[in-house]
Amino acid sequence: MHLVLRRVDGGVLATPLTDAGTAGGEPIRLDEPGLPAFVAAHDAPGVRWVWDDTARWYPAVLAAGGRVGRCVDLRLCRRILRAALAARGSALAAAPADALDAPVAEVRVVRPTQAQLFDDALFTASVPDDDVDPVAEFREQLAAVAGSTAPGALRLLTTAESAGALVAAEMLHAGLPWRADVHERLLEETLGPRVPYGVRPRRLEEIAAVVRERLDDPTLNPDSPADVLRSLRRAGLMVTSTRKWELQEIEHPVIEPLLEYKRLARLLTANGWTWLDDWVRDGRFHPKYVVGGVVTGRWAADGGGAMQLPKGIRGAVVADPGWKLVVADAAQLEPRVLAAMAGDRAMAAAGDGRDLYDGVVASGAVETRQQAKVAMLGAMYGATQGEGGRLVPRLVRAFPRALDLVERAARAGERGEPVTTLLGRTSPVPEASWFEARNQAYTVEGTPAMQRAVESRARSWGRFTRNFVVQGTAAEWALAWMGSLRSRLTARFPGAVTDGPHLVFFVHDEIVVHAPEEHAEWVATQIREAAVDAGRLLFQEFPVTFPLSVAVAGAYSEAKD
DNA sequence: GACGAACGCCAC
DNA sequence: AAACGTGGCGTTCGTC
Repeated sequence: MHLVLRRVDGGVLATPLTDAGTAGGEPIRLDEPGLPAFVAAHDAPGVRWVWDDTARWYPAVLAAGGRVGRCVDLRLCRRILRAALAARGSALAAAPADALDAPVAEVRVVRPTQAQLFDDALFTASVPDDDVDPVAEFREQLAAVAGSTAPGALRLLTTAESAGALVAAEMLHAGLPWRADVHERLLEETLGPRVPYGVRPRRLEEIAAVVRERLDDPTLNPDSPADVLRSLRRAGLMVTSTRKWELQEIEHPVIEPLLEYKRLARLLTANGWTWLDDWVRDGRFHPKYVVGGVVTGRWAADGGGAMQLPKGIRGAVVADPGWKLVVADAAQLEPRVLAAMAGDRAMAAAGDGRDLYDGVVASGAVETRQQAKVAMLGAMYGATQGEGGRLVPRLVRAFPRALDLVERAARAGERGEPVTTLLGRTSPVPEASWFEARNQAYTVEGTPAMQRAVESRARSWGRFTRNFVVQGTAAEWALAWMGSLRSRLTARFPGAVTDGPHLVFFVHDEIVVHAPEEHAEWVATQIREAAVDAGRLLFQEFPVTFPLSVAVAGAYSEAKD
């Protein structure tokens, strides 16, 4: 049973459809303010809410203390299906672009004034009618999946993506527990007392003075890379940039204070007082997750830099009194995913019940764990030089099936062909100029320089497609992991999201659940079982394991990497 | 003054 | 940890 929601004539129309997409009853009209109550009355295990965009419908339900079990996010599913190689013959793929293909309308987070809080009309009047008919769109999507060459995989992918949309909305709603006082203490201890924006904090000023003195450059602006580079070269240092790794190679009294300056300046600009003012309210950091925001299907975050939360400030992420954070991350997720999707039993066995890189060493392919890691990352990223480049051939001998999979993905990309993840998310192809340049380079007008440039671009695109299949399938595993966990948590705690254990953070292969202390161990078990679910959902009985490190902690920083 | 490229660092 | 994938974001600096 589906309930399709659409905004029309200043209200909401809910159209019941059967699972096959045929009419399932009389459409129901309701007012926008009545939506949360309607959802609460009609949500049930067999019900799937169909809407154009989870971010446009679900927040109001959550704000009212409600939630839904399942949904279809038409915008996200449309994007997947229109691009999918497996559904390329569908009417959906051939349809002209419409409002659902446009970038998501800017969702402005406006803090209402006290007066506006009591003015219901302000909210109801501001919601425009929907341009797209969601019933027709949903039917086209059903047909695209059913008529595809991989209906099972696409059904799983679109279901997982939609579940991800619910998780993202719920995490935005709940927020990540954030102790501003802890954060402020860290800033004061590191930078000195708070200063207004634009003023250099005391500690930074002191280090800047040391840097200027040691370079004998009293007017140096340490925040200007160009200025610093000029000054370093004037001091006789042979550097080409002011990057950290390059400076680290150099012996000079200025290097240590300069690196310290850069470290503190980064803290100030990225996660200083301004960040705290902008992003933390009422003890919560509310990052907006963008489901499928990365071309591979990974999530992105919009604002606040949630996906790059520096390790150094995770001490400010503290569970509420009586609550705990359950922090879990999947160990060596991408190589395990690669082993499974390639059906490489030797590589899967290397990771069975242990650190996968240790297993690679045990296989005799390389000598040290560090080598195993460098070689594996090199294989997935397309390393050709350095240690990675040298070690990859050893993996080819030890794990030919897995390495063949990424190699074939790279070759396809170099030819300009799309590649797909396990569940069928399909990579984009290069833009027209890529093909034009390639064709031109091999005509009579082509020069060796043009050919070199074209081949370089081809290899670059091959590295992208090589990584796409692994990173994208790992993202699918993570979606399945979170989806299963969400089901498990809601089954036992069906009330408002924040009343029971709930997801508060996600970064590619890591999740954090905020849970009442007495349920934390139960949650840890659910997270582990959800990982098993995800492995089965994607790879059935293939003998691959997805071990997690799971910690129950008071603060995020207490969980070991 | 607005805008965007370049730079550099953070995360996975 | 160089190059070898995916991103976000803040600052500086040049151009219009």
